[in-house]
Amino acid sequence: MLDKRYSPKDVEQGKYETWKSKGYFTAGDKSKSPFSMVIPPPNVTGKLHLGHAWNTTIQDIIARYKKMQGYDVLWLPGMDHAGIATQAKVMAKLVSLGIDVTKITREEFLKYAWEWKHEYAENIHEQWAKMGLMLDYSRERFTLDEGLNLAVRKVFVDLYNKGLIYQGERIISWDPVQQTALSNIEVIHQDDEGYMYYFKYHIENSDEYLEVATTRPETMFGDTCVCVNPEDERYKKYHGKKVINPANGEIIPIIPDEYVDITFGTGAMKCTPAHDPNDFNIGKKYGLEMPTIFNKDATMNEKCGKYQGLDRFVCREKLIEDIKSRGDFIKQEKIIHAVGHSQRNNCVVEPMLSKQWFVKMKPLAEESIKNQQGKDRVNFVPQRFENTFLQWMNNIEDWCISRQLWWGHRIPAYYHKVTGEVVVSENPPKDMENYVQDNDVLDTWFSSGLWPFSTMGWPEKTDDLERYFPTSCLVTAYDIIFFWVSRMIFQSLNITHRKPFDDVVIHGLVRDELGRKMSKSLGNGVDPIEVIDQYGVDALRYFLTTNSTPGQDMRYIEEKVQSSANYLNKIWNSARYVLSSIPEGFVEVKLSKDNLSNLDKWLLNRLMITIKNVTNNMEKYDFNAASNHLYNFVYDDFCSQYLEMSKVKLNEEGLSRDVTRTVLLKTLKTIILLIYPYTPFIAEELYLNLPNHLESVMLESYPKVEKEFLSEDGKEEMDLIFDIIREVRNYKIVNSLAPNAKLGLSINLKIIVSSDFALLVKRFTFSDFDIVDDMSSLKGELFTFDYGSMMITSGVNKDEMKEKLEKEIAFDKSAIARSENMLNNPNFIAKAPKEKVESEKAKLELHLAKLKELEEKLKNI
RNA sequence: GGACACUUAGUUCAGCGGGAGAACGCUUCCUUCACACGGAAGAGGUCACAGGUUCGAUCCCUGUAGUGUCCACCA
Repeated sequence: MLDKRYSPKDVEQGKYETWKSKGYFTAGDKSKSPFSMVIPPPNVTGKLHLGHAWNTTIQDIIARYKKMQGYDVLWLPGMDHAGIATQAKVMAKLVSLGIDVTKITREEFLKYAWEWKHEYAENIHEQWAKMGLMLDYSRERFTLDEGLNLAVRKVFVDLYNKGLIYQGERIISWDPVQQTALSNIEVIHQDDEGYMYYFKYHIENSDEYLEVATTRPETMFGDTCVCVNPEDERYKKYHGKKVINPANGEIIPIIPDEYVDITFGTGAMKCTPAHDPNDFNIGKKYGLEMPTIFNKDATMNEKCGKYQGLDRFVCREKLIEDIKSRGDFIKQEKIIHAVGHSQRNNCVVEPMLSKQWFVKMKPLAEESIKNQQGKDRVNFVPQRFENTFLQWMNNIEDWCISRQLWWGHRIPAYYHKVTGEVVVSENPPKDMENYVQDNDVLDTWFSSGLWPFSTMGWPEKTDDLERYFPTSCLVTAYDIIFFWVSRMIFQSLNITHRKPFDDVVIHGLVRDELGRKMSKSLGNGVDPIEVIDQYGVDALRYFLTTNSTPGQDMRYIEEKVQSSANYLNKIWNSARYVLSSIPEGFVEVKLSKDNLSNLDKWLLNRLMITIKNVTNNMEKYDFNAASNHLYNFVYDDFCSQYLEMSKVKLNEEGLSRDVTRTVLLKTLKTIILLIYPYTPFIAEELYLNLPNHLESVMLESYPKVEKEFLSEDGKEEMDLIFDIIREVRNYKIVNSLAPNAKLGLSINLKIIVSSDFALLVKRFTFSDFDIVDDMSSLKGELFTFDYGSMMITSGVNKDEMKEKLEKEIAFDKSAIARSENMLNNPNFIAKAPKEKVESEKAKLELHLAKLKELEEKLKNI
């Protein structure tokens, strides 16, 4: 027997281990059609947060739902080595342990990093288990494991040979804290307060000067010219002349170039080819020198004279002071401008000329864009995110993939010690003693981009690859579309010539109650484990997947988790009621039109409609809408109506009682199966308490609409009964009568009712009643319904009655006016659909008849 | 500077070309034998604003305002 109260802790106890050990999570049943997903691999840097909980619960719902539908479901787990993030954390840990990280070797560091990985992988496994995820651990992968490394090498060499990977000197974003290059999207532009400084660049051999503005005076040491627009009348006279760089006294040319915007600033622009992408282009165009002026940690280098060794921002201040003292400083203005920060550590990123490896993106992007126009396109859910993807693809720049780190896939390029010749190859050259391997590793996203097929064993032609790739579906948040989704798409198309997944389901971000992003600095993060401890994992899962529409953000609101737990308790108790009403050894009745009461038919019809609505929305990945249909059915149709009324039927002897019991069981089981993908633990617990259950709810099939029960038979009678009960209850409240007060009732029927009619009306109105053909001679309060009318003949309060009648008359009149307006509009008659016109006419008739009736009654009070 | 989203009940959010919905909160009543983590009843909304399309707009279109997010090298 179930406890009176649903206790998540007891319910969750041991179930996950059982499912896992029974092999329910393991894919491979070849008698079924495959359905596959790969998990977005979490970073091995820390605990999972609510965003992960949301993301994985969505996938788990899909996996469990598809499994119930009879698919061979593979949900492949794994983790990401997360190069920069992990290396930074491991380094920080080593520093805190007192280890001198400047002396550490690559091999030593990697040893520590792997230890770190194993430790954090354990945490992640525990959290996955707590969340109840149906992951096939037999296929778990890590982005840095042996097989994936092989895939990465192969892809690198392949792209290199196709000319899609090249090494080049370009301006990249440099993270001076991590001392590595970054790709464009790893740089966050934020509006910072800064200054625009104006300096005098004196014309050589002249008293005149150009006024030049900059936000980064320290880069003046790298200036190789000053540019003006060739059409700028102010400066035409200076074409061909030279200026003196006020930072270092160097003489540099004035170059006219149309890149310069006449209207912006002073119209004279200093040009620093090694530290600005636009300046770099100009430098290339005119064959200028491109001196780099920073060290790797963004201190000033030997080109900066006495400023050498200073931090870039300290140098900035000192230099300004010095220029001021020479009289070449004009002014400074406070401005807000976009400054690039490292996504990982928020330091100010420095654009720097550097030799790096790049992926040539244009051809890959074109391939992806073209694919979206064909039949084999990736289906974005919701669709608008396809625009986000395409827009990025259309404006893409080459991807800098080398990172000056240790933790990652080392670039398979080898340099000849003498000749410097570059060999790019999956394996080291035979005479490796003459070569050194490139020190850099690849951007983490390079390996994650291969995830959907590298995890399946590619480049080997494995059974899994054959069977489960392309995957069916990928679930991720919108903030990761550029980083990951797009890269999987172009890598997959280029390498396997197939899309990586059929559907990509995009969800939003979890925010706090005030709508702010959860972050460490705000301290507003919520630990999913704490929520689980308090409310249970099922409540958390239900909350996460039913409180937002696809693609929208969600706020974490604790009361809503509570409310989810209440719902589960409601289901729990309805199950308790049903099970307690079933005697030991009960044999279910075969349900048919002949033995079902109108009440049963009504309920089963509602149940079938619910199955249909839930399934339709599950198919659209709209778990919020799906759950709402079930929720309303559980509360309104099942608990409030059927379950209460079943109490009357259960008191009867014989077939009717067993039919009721059977309907109760059938409905309960369906509810359990429909809620199961959302809340597997409570579903399993309740399921195992059902008579004639299988070994686990995980072996059940998803409920299907049974057409024989999809029928409106009996609906009219039930509607009438519900109307009567509602009005009687209402009447008692309005008149301050006890809920069980006995009233005198007369009822006029427009339909033929069953024997249950009297039973149910009596039980829920606590009153006897007469069936009458004509109520015109009676005195009392009249209620008109679709399928009959009712008069309360005793306990009548005339004032209340009058007020109520007047209210109803007013409502009716407005309804009539509305209908007449529409029907008197010739355009409506001519242009609206026929059914619409007909139904409007019918409505008008109905309201007119009712109005007449009501006015009659009002006179008679 | 572009792009996308959002603006609906006190709050958080659904929804929709033909009389506005849920949850939570609030008010009144009820410890009746599944559940007080409950039940019954109820109050509460010019659906941001202005135009347009339409027989009819909260819904579609355009614009405006506000909010948020993403993208973008203007010195």
